[in-house]
Amino acid sequence: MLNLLEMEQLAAFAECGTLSKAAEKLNVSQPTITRTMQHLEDEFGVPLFQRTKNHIALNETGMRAVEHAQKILKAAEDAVEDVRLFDRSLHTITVSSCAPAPLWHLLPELSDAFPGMTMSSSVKNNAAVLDDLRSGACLLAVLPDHVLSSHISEEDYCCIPFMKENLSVCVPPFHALAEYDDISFAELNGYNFLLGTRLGFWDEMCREKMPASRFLVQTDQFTMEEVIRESSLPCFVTDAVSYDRDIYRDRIVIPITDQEAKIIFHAVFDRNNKKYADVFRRLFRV
Amino acid sequence: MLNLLEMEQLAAFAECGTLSKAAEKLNVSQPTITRTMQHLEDEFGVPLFQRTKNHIALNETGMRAVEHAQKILKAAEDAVEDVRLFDRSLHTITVSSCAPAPLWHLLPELSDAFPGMTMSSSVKNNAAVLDDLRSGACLLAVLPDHVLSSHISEEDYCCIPFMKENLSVCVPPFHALAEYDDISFAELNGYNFLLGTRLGFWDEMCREKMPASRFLVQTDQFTMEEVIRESSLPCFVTDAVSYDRDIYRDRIVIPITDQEAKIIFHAVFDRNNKKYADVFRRLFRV
DNA sequence: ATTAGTTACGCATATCGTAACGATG
DNA sequence: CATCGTTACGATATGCGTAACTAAT
Repeated sequence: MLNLLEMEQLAAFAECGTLSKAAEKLNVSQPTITRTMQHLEDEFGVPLFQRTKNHIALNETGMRAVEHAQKILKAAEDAVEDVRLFDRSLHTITVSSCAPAPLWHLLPELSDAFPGMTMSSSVKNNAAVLDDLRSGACLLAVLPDHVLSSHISEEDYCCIPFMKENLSVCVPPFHALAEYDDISFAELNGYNFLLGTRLGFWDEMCREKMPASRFLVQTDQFTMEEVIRESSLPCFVTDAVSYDRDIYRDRIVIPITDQEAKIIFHAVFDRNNKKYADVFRRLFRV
Repeated sequence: MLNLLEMEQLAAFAECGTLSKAAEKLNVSQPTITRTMQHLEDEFGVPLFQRTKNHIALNETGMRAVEHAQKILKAAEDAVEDVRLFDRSLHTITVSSCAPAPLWHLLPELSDAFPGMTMSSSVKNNAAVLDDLRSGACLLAVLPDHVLSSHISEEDYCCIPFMKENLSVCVPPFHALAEYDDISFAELNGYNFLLGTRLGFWDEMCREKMPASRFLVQTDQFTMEEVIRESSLPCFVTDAVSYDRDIYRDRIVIPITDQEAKIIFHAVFDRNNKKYADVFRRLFRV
């Protein structure tokens, strides 16, 4: 029977052109390669090389054998890779969320519900979350109400509302906006805002609703908080974070009136997933 | 690195269900299989089995690994098979002919032209010969003139006429047909004939041209000759065999007048075959 | 008591590297 | 004479089978 180590040496020889180079590449002695090539000819039962006294090269048949060797080696590598990933998937709950806040609730609950399993979560925009759900890249998706009806079939997927989040702007008392009791995106459009990163669909929505505004993106949380404290630039908060935190103490929170600022997050998962559908249903108390 | 022998043992275990059965199947001791399964788990780096004290079974990951193992094993087997066939093809001139007679001329000439190579020839009906030519199953095809124009593109294939064969019927002197100087298929239609086997397109043609006739097929050459000698049943001969052979000495040969009985055989081969096209052209003196 | 799987031990063989050799440009 | 491939030889490692052990039915 063929031998993957020998296949590898054959492929290396094809790549390097001489036995010595191949030996060096694979950190074995050169006679080892000689022997392997002889053995391979035995295995295949046909000549694979053109030999002269001090030269050896693949013949036409040999090249054909090399192609097979490469294919088989790749299959073997892929097999290990795939089996490892599969094993990992058996011990991992993957969640793709359109916003960060739902994960703060969800991940601890999932950890309790699936003791011993790894949680793997990511925050993406709605389209990317939908892709993950459809491709199976995530077991559980978190999506806002307004994308469900248009993009998710109730037949295939179970959608359970489990959390609300309402967006507000947050300004210092002396700011021009501070006098509003509530406000709309239309009225906010044109102001510039501080904005965090990894906000999922919020990022996209803000840019759509306030196209005239500029968003001053802060990638570092500490920097963000310092700038909020020390500047009068408006920023966003939601009721998913505590308003009374230190940094917001001196600011005024103004709810946004648009429907799009009042999000109901849904947990979405494959109805037919035998392993998880029931547990998810129980988890969300339905 | 994975090992094909171990893959084979894994596949055998999957098939047999117990280590002992797998060991028996592969003619190795049972501890060998135990060790291999342990080693495989090391290789993959993840658990592949559910073990109790005296039972072992594949887990979900293990089944996945088995699928890969089977795929890889098949690829390895196919590789050897393919490389051997390829090597053989390098040393074999394959000819598919629509009739036996052209081969009598062709094969000796090819043997001379390609010393050291093996000749592999077969006689098939026209459609099968065309298939062989198109699929590359033969390097050289022998086909009658009338199929060329309709089925062969001059752009891709080189067609060279190299031999004629004319069909006659052959009857004893006292037979009803013996008075004809020549004769047509229409006139022959309804008579029953002795017929050999492996006649290529001749067989098909006879049955088409003389649908009312019955053909008494003789698979054995010796039997055929005895029946010709001892019966008055008509049979066929062509000018490619010597009429004056012993068995025909007492019979009368009547040429068939139809155009379809006067065949011009063409050698047909791939114009773009770098290795053989030129030699074939020279061989047929074009 | 039989069947299944794992572990331990010792031997046979396979495999590798070093060294010596032969050929070529 | 430097490079490349092959052959020979000895050390080591690998892999196998036998046998002994444990657990379960």
